[in-house]
Formats: sequence, C-alpha cells, structure tokens
Amino acid sequence: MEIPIRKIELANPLTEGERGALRTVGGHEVRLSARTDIVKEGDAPGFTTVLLEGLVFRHKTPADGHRQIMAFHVPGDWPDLHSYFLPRMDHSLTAMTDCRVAQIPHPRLRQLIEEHPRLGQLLWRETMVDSTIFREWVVNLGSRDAFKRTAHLFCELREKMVAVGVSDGSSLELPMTQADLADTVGVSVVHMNRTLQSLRAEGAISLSRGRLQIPDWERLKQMGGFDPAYLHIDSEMPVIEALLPEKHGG
Amino acid sequence: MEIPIRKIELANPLTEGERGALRTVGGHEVRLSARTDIVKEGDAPGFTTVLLEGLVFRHKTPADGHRQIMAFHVPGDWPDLHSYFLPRMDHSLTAMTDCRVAQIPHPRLRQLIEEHPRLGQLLWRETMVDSTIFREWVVNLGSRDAFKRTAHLFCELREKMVAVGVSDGSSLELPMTQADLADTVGVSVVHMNRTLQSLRAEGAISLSRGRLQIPDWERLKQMGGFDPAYLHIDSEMPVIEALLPEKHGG
DNA sequence: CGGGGTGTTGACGCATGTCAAGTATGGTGG
DNA sequence: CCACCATACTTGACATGCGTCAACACCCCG
Repeated sequence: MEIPIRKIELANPLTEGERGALRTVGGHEVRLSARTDIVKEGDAPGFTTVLLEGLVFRHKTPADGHRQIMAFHVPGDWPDLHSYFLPRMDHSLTAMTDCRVAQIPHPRLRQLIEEHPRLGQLLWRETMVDSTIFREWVVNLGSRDAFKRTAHLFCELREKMVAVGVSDGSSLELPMTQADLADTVGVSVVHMNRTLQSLRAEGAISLSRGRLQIPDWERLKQMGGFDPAYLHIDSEMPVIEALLPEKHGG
Repeated sequence: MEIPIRKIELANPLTEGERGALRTVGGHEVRLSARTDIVKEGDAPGFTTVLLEGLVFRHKTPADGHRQIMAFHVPGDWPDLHSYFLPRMDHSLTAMTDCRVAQIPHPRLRQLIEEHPRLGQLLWRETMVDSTIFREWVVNLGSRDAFKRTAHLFCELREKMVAVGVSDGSSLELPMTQADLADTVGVSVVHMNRTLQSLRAEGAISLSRGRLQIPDWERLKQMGGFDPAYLHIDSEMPVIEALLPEKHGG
C-alpha cells in the first residue's frame, strides 16, 4: 500500500524519513465498489481514510430537506481526517466510483504525527485548504446562478484531477448522474438537465457516458468566474521549513 | 492582553503551562472601529488575529458577482489562522462592530506550537470545526429556502454567542444591516426584508436597533431545521489526552 | 433642518421548482 | 439475440420563489 504524496508534496518536499513513515504507517487497504458508504453520518470511525484510487464524495441529508453533496475527493485526499479530532461524523462519505482506500487507525496516525511533526503540519495545512474550498462553495452557492455554479464545479474538478495526475485537462472521468450534480449545485434535476444543455450549446463542455470533455478550457473558466487561487495547489508553505529534520541534524 | 481560552477549553482543559504560554505569547492588542478591514483579499499578513471582543466577518467579492459573506466570528475565534500555512488571503476579514483583537506574529505562533504541541493540536481542531461550519453553510445555501436559511443563520449565531458567554440565549447584539444579512444568505436585500417580516410575523424573532430577540428558541430551531451537532461545541477530543504534559512528567 | 444610509412597499419579470409524460440506455434472464 | 426492466435522461406546461426597479418612509447625526 503506497499512500500518494504527490499532493502533499506540492506544498513542500518530503524527506526520506517522512516518506518512509508514510509507507510503513500501516492500516489496511480496502477496495470498495461504486455507491457504497465508507463512513456514515453518526458513525465514530476509529480510523482515517486516505483515498488511493477513484472518486469519493461527502454528503448530508438534513431532516427537513434534500441531500446536499458538499465535496468531491481525488486520490491523495484524506476526506475524513477530521474524525481524528471530531469523532462523530456529521455527514457521510461515499464512493462515487470503484475505489481503493487506505484506512489508518487513529492510534497509528497519532504516532505518525508525534514522530514526524512536520507531517502533522502538512496535514493541518490540508485541513486548511479543505476549508478554503468549502468557503468557495459557499461563494458559489450564494452568489452565482445555476449556469455559473455548474461551470465553476467542473473547473474545480478539472484542476484537482490535473493536480494529482488523473486527468490531462481536456477530459475527466466523471461517472455521476445529473441527480448527483443537481444535489451538488443546489438545483432540481430538471433544471440541471437544462443547465447542462446550455453548457453544451455554448460549446463549453460535453458530457456523456461518464466522461466530461472540455474543448475550451479558457472559455469554461470564464463562464464559471473561476479563479484557481483558492485551491492553493502550488502555493508555498514557508513557515514549515524550520521543522525540516535536516535543519536540526546539520 | 488576555487571549480567551474558554472556547478552546471546551474541547479539553488547558494546563497551567499552556495557559501561561498563551498569556505571554506576545503580539499587540489592537482596537478597531466598526467596518474597518483587518486583512484584505490578496494580503499576506505576517500575523494571526485572535478576536478578543466584538464581532467580525469574512467575505469575498468575486470578479463577476456580488459580495458573499462566509463567516461570522465571536471572541475566542482565530479567524485568519490559515494565513499561517496559506500566506495569501483569498478573502477579506472585516470588523462588524468596534473590536479588540490580538495580532500574533507568525514566528511567535510557531514557537508556541513547537513548545506546546497540544496547543497546536487544539488549534488544528479549531480549524476542523471551522471547516465543519462551512460545510453546514453549503448545506444551508444549497438545500434550504431563504426563510429557513435565515432562521438557521440566527440559530448558529445564537449558539456561538452563548458558548462564549456574550449572549444569554434570549437576545443577541447583531448590529448588521439587512444588506449584510442578504449577502450572507445569498438573496437580494428586498427579499431579505420580506423574509425578516415573515420571521417576525411567525413570532420567531424580532430584530431592531441592532438587537435580535428570540422569544421562542425551540420554534426558531425548528424553523431553521437547526441541529447544533455540527458546531461541536461540547464534543470531546479524546486522542489528545496522551499529549498532556502531566502524562509525561508524572 | 437637511441629507445619507437604512428599511419598506408594490409592480413586474425571470430563474428555477414541480409535475407528468415521455425517450434513451444499459444490464439481465430467457 | 431478443425481451424486459430499471435507471437515467429529456421535454413541455405551469407554478412560485426570488430579483429588479422605483418610489417612499424612517431615523440617526451633523
């Protein structure tokens, strides 16, 4: 089991010791078929999940309303890391495609963080990037119409997938239904259908058989009012240098 | 300058050493008048802000759209802690009322975290709670109508204010305009005005001269479909016990 | 006493929801 | 290979939540 480090390393290169620690952190690897729950709202899982392969999403169905999807995750993400500090899940985590995940027991995670404090800080940074993305979703849902919201979502998915190397930027594997998209963007299925037709008519995308094609990336970006800064994909993390083992050891 | 620990301690009591470290962390105390920016989108502040007194909010105005308010913060919150790892601000932080804040230079923060790793973890936990709140805002904006969204917002503000002791639960000081509320809930000013009238007509609230009255808390909660679990106000943080200095020292 | 920000109201239009009836599409069993 | 079914997608007609515009009322502050 090899935990993907590509995404973490975008912020700061790992040392050999840190890579080794991740390699030997333990936990089991699990294969899941599409549409199965990994953890459910209300659960208190004793482990943290690292996505190795596939696409997963987080969602919640409030008592009074409809299901809302709140995040999609790509390989290298730790989508329920918060369960380490906030044991009770306030939403569910479900596989969108067939997936491979690593499940790291919390005690192992604690050991990892204690022995490699810089890894802890890199994960903390991941938590903050996650938070930034949710804020952008708030902006998206609160201030844009269905057309822009949908374009923006596709932009985000593309950038995240390109960053971890599962897309070349011109097309992505997106095996979700229009109902899934509707519950993400906060519109009805019927309206999502019409929104997708507009996007197609504008030549911004084509979407069929689970694959999204992006013939004109600049155009799609412009339609969604997309500014990738919030993803912090290549932003530096200056303060952590001081914790590098090399700095202490010589 | 006394950094409020009440909120942090809800998760886990602090040791005397940790309290002392917070007390002597340094940085200056600053007074701000209402409606002044603390940090702006695009800034790379060299410090982290702790709110000591007052109400602040975070917001962003995308190039193509309207201002979106994405968070309100109460005393004890660290609203721009992320600037420690993600230097470039992707949104602005502004005082809603006259405020007192502490500005802790990042190097001091690093020192604090290195010397008191458990404090670092408690702050990491705060980051996760923050993230949880943004997710709930996504649910709120994506799956509820203006009436419920507004009721839900008031519920959240009440609970946060009660938790840190600036409200008794029956009324709160909320000196924001209807335009502010509209930009939070993602509706127009006119519609917010009508929504507030409905809430008043239902007897759920009254709002005037900057004060929100909540005559029937249970009713308001029910109208907003509000479940306070996501605030994690009194949830435990079990894994951190092991880092308590007492456990090591005896 | 005047003026700017804030709150309120009505008329009207558009984005989006709901309902209902289809048409593809893909998987399964005979 | 076909018949069948369930699920997804699509379309039209209509209802409604919400936005926009414009006018006016209120209120604090100078």
